[in-house]
Amino acid sequence: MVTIKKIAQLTKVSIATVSNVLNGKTGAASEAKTKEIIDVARNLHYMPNMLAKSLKQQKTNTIGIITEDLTVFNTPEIVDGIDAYCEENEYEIILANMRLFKRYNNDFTDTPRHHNLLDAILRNMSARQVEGIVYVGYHCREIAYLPPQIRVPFVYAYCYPKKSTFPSVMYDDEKAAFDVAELLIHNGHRKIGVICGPAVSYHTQARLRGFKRALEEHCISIKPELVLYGDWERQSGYCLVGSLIDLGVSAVFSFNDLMASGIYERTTELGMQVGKDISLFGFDNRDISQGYVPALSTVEPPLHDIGRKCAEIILNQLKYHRIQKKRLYLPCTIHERNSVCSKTIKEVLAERAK
Amino acid sequence: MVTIKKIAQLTKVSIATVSNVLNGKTGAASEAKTKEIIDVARNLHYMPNMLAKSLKQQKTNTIGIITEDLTVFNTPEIVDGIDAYCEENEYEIILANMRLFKRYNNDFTDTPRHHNLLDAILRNMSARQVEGIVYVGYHCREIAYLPPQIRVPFVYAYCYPKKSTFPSVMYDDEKAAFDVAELLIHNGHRKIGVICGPAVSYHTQARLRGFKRALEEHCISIKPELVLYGDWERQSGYCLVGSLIDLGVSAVFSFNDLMASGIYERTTELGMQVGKDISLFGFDNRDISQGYVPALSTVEPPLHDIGRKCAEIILNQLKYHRIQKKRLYLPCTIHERNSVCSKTIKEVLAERAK
DNA sequence: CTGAAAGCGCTAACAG
DNA sequence: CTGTTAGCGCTTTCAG
Repeated sequence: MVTIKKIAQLTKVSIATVSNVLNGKTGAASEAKTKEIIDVARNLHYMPNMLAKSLKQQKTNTIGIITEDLTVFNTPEIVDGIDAYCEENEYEIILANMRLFKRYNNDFTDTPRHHNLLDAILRNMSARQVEGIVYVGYHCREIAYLPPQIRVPFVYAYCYPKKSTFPSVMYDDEKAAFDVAELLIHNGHRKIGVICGPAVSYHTQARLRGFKRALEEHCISIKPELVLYGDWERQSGYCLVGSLIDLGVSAVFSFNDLMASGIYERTTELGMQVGKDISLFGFDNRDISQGYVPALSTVEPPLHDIGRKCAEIILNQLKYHRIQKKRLYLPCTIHERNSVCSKTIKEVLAERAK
Repeated sequence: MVTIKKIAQLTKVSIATVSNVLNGKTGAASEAKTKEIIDVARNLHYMPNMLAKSLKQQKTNTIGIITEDLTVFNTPEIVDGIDAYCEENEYEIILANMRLFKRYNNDFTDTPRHHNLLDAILRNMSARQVEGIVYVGYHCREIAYLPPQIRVPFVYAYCYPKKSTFPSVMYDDEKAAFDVAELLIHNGHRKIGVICGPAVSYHTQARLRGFKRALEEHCISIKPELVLYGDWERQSGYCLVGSLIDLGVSAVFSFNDLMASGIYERTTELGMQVGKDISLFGFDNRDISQGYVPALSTVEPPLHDIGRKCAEIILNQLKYHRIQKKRLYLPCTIHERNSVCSKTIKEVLAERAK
């Protein structure tokens, strides 16, 4: 390994001078010496040792990312956003993946094992002197367990802490659902079915709030029987949509694209065409939502921006001591494709009667 | 920050003793002192500084992962595999994401910008004293640009270097395609259409090789007009399948699930049902392949295992100096679902004639 | 303009 | 059993 010491020997100056020259301090050495030092360093492929530098300067330019599960579809894009912001600001990233799905078969939320695992990761990152930590949840929910005696900026992405001692960045489920509902209403739909996720889910609750508010603002009464609860899986869309159709809805808002795919299947079986006989809206903008026939209108969560924002919060706190502890809600993007038709319920029923 | 120095002062021993005790060296101090030191350390939440430790020991227990694009669907699972293996062996991960797609709009392969970016990342990782590096491509292809003067184990995942100076881990495209073809043949199919990716693609070539070999082994002639070249996108499946149908194929092997989704669309338009009137096989096992109607039979690449294997190669070299420079091909898993029917071409044609 | 010296937090050889 | 010492590679006063 080539160090400044060796370069100092070769160029017959002190290590201090080499250090100064290599760090671009002007006037650290005569022009000739400066050139010589730089040349020798280049020829020997000198590479500064960040460990030593960081140790000395008490600064690592590194933040840690803890992902609950990197293989869950939304996580990579969030990590990508964090990474992008960090790169622009010359920060490095250490990654720790909890692999909660594979590890605990999706049955883990706030168990002792989860806590222990998290504690171990936290200790590790702390030992590696990260300057901040982003915790990336795999779905929005309240996290009861707070990191104990954390001494660096900590921010939650895609989930939020019980007490708002730490900031968190999510997206605006409520607003997105409100917008979808309005869009459906503007297209003439009055009887709109909803297939939610589980009732306990944060997403379900927030989206339902937005959805109901839109109906209220348009003086449309909300029928409880039109609000059904699935489990986010394809199958539940398939099973549940039938009763909505029986009740005569002209549009269905599925709270994710996966359940929407089940709806495509069921409607096809029933001889109905999405986008013609029934309108459909999804959520998530999964990469295949464009591949359905017809392409599914859906909501794209601002995953990349969530990541960027988290990194920004950390770095702001680090650089400018600008502290913020609030929950942030970033806006979603709505993609209108071909799964929504503008038909009133009357027209639909009339056609169905034929 | 609490250091061993402070603990040494408080417990009135030397830092060496504290270090020994905290590292579990038996007989480093009397039982009483040992207990006292451990207690004090715990109470003050002492956390060893890995920078100092690594600097001293010339060992970081860290490997670097360079991803071409973390948001491309197969990458996270590979990273997950690397991470899993590293965690089991107490190694940490530094992540650098090149973001090639977003950055260069997918027009970047082996450009000078790509090289410069890679060089910068490599220098950085080297400065951070990583002990090995995994380079994760976003699709299998030959990488012409080799990392210059790399001094640590380096392995390619999901791509391979021009000269085999470095090991690489991929999956066995050829074998997978062979198996799919055999499966189709066993189900009575004799006239099988293929929708490949671009002809220059490694995947296309390898899969085509496997496919043709299977047909040859079963003495089925290969008609060039049944082999069409798409561009991996949905649209090309949609556009190309028509001519295969016109030529009377009873099954189509689409070289990815995305193009298969276009085939679903087109066949539906033509009043044909996948899995009944025509058989279909995909590739990739994208998360939505189960969501098609009927569910798509497809090939799952061993992404997680590729990641694990890469980490294993690195750590083996590190620990046991077990060096290997070969290209490794891991086996894929075939998922038989409902998009394949067992019908001979005669039966299909007979039905179509009706 | 240049260098000596101290020290970041830790480990490890060696001496007592 | 315990402590002294040297030093990992680097930065940073401070003195010449």
